[in-house]
Amino acid sequence: MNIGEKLSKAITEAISDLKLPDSAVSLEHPTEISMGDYSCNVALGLAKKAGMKPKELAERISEKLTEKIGQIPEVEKIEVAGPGFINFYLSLSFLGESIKAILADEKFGENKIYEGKKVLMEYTDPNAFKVFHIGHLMSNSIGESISRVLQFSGADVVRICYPSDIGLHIAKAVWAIRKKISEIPKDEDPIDERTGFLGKCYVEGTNAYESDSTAKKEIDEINKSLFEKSDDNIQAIYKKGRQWSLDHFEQIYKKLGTKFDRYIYESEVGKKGIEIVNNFIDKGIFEKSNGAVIFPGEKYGLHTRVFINSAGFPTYEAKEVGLNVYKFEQYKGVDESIIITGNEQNEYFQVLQRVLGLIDEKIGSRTKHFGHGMLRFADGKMSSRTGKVITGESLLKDVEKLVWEKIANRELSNEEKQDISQKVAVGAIRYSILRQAKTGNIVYDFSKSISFEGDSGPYLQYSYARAASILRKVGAVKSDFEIKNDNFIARLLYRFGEVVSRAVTEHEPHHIATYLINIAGAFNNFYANNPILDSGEEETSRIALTSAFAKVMKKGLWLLGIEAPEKM
RNA sequence: GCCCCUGUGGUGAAAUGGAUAUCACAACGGUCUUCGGAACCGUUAUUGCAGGUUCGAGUCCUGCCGGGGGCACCA
Repeated sequence: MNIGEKLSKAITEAISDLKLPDSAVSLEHPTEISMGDYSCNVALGLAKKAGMKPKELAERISEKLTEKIGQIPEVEKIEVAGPGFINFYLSLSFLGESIKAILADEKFGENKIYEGKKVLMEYTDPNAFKVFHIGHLMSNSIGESISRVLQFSGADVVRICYPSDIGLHIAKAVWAIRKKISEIPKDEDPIDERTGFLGKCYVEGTNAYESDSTAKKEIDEINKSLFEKSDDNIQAIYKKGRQWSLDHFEQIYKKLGTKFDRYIYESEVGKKGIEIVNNFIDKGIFEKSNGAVIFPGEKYGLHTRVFINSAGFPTYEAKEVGLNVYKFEQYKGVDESIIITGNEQNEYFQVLQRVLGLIDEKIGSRTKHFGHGMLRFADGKMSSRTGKVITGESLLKDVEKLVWEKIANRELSNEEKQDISQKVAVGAIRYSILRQAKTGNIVYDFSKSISFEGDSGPYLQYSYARAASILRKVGAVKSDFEIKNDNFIARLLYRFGEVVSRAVTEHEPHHIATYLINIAGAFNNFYANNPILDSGEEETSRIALTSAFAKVMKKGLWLLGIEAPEKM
C-alpha cells in the first residue's frame, strides 16, 4: 500500500468512526508545497450533511486522524487550513524511505491497472506514394507513448500500423509516374530521392484530377485497374513505388524508436469490408442508394456515409470495417482496440464505431478512437510561397543538424555525435507534441518546437545527462543514509507512480511530460544550490537523491518515447 | 444551414469541481561561470462575454461572440 492509499484508508475510517455519512475520499497534492504534500477536502463536502461548519468538521476529522495515524513515521503533521482542507505533511524519514525504494525497486512507478489486459494500438498509418508528414509524426508520438504507458501498467500491447497502399491517391501518383517514365529514379538512388519523386507525382496527379477531365478519366481507369490487378505494366509501377515508400517509412520508425508488431495494409482488408457490408444490407444496417451502398447515419444523428461506391469498390469506410473486424479475428481476448488519427476524422469515426457496434456489439464497444489536434504553421504563407513543405522527415533532419552544431565542439566521437543528435532531435520533436493534451492543436513554430531550453525535451535530457555525469564519478550508490534537510525534489519523486496511473487512465501522456518538467526544475535548482560530491555527511544522501532522480527521469522519458543519453 | 472540437498573461501550454490560477518562452533585472551554463533566482493575468447550478466554477449547464474541423461515392 502506498502512502496515498494509506492516508485515504485512514480518512475513510475516521469518517466512519465519527459516524459521518460515507463519502468518497479524494486526495490531491496542493499546488503549493507549503500547504502540505497531500490535501483532503472531505470536510467541505460533508459539512452540509453533518450540519457543521466545514472548518469545525475538518478539525474533528483531523483530531481523529491524529489519533489514528498522527504517530506513524510517514506523517510529520496534520493541519486544517483554508476553508476546511486537511493537509498532510510527510516526514523526512518517509522521504528517505521513498528514495531508497526508488533505488531498490526496478519496477518503481509501474501499476497493475491493465494487468492481464490485451490492447491493440493502431497509429502512424502513413500513405504509400505520399510524404511522411508531420501529422504522422504526431500520431506516432502519441500512439507510441500511450503504448508504453499501457505496457508500464501491465497491458499486453500489440502495436499495429495500417499503411494505406491502395485507393485513389495511389492512382493519381501512378498516373503521373506513367507520364514521366524516363525520370523514374533507379533502385540504387538514395531512398529519400526515390520517395521524393513519388510524392511529387502524387501532387501532380492530384492537380490534374481536379483540373483536367481527361486526366480524371484516366486516373479513374488506373484506380480500377489497381483494384482488379488487371494491368501488368501498372502493377509493376505500383509494386515498385509501394515498396520504396514502405522501406522509407521503416527507416523513419527505426529512427523514432517505434517497432510495430504487425502491419495490416489497406489493400488486405477491402474485400473483407465489402463482404461484411453486403451481409448486413439485408439486416437493414446499410442501404443501396444511387448505385452505392451507404450507411444512413442521419437516422442515428450522424453523417450518412458511402461504404461501397457505385463502381463497386470499397471506400475508406468499408475498408475500416474490414480492418477492425479483422483485428478482432486475429487477436483473441482484446479488451481495448485504440486508433489514433487526426481529429478531422472524429465524426467519421463516430459513424464507424456505430457501424461496428451494429455488426458486433463487442467490437463496437471495445474500439476507441482518439483524434489528436492538428499541427498548423505559424507562418503558413511563407512555406507555401517557397513551396517548401515541412515533412516529418525534413523536420527530423533539420533538428538533428541543429543539435550537431550545438555539440560540434564537444569531445565526442563522430559516432557519438551522430547518436546524440538523433536522440535529442527525436526528444525535441516528441516532447513538443506530448507536452500538451492530445486534443489540442499545435501551432508550429520552428524555433520553438526545437527549442532546447525550458519546457523542452532536450532540457529533460540535459538534466538527466548532468545527473548521469555525477553518478559516473562515484562508485556504487549507498543506501545507508538519512535525509536531514528538507528538499523539494524528494517530495516530487515518490509521486511518479500516481502520475503514471493518471496518464494511463486518461490515455494522456502529457501528465508525464508536465511531471518531468517539474522534477527537472527541482533537480536543477537543487543542483545549482547544493554541492553533491564532497558535501561531507550529506554526500551519501545527495548522491542517492541524484540517482533516484536519474532513474525516474529515464523511466519517464521512456514513457514518452524519448531516450535518455548519458552524455550530450 | 446542421453537427463536433476549442477560447487561460505579449506568446505557447498546465490545472481528478477546491485554497493566493501553475509552468515555460519573450522582455527587463540579477546570480554564477570550481559536481556539465542546454543552468539558477527575481519582476509582469478581469481564465472571450452574460446568466445559472454549487459551500466552492478556468472546469458543469444555457445563451451569445470569436477560432478550427466535419457534413455521399478521397483517405
